[in-house]
Amino acid sequence: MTDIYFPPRELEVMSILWRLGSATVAEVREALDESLAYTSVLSALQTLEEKGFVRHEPHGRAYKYHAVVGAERAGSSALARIKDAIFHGSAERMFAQFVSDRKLSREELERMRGLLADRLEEEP
Amino acid sequence: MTDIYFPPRELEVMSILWRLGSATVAEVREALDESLAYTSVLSALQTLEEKGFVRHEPHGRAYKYHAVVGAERAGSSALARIKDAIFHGSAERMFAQFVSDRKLSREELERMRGLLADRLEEEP
DNA sequence: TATAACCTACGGAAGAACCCGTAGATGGAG
DNA sequence: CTCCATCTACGGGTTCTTCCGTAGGTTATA
Repeated sequence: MTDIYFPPRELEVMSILWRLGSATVAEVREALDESLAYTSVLSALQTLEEKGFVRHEPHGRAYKYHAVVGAERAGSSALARIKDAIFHGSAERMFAQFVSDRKLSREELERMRGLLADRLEEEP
Repeated sequence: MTDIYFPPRELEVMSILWRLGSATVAEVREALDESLAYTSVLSALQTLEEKGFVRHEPHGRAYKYHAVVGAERAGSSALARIKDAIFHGSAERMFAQFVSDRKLSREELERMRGLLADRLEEEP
């Protein structure tokens, strides 16, 4: 329910943690697009931990960090924010923009159709 | 193409401009959730203008501000960022999260199905 | 004309975000 | 044991974001 929001760099770090499951500072640093100083990555992880989005436990000699907030929750929060702010609160409008993406393949579109059909089944 | 990004407050202001088409400082201020000082709203608009997202022209005694970047472009940029960072680049995964929203009505879902069908027609 | 109401420009304070260097601890190689 | 590599803690500098007060101009009104 609570609104989650990640500034650009922190989002990138969270993204890596979600993808890898857990990672050391060095691993996050490795996975980063731009090359940052080791301590910069450490700082990012520490502020994320301070905010309660990340935790760590010892792993060998180093710490292993992992997200404690799920990607799903962050995702639905972000989608809701975009829907409200950019698409006037209209899920339809947002969806229209979404499917207008030319890079979507026929296969993806068909699988999305399947998901939508399933979802409609559940709806009373 | 270029990546657009709005920090929270600026996004809220952009949202108002997109919704109203154009607005004076006073009107933006009025439309804001929290009540800010007049000059705070002015500042936000000025930095947005500095970044090139907004322009103004005289309107009566005051300035009228309007967005020069479309909501669609901001939307697709935001959706792309979320897709990459949170859903591992998977449009499908993002879509699944999107339609899992319990607040979607049957009508909305059906219209989305229609949009998707249209989109599939275009696809070769 | 004087006054009040409104507007913008400007500057700056305070906090958040971002980045990194140094210090100090620890483990492994020689 | 000594040296080097690796890791964290800490602190600080820089920029961005957010917020607002003051100054000064213009318009309506008494």
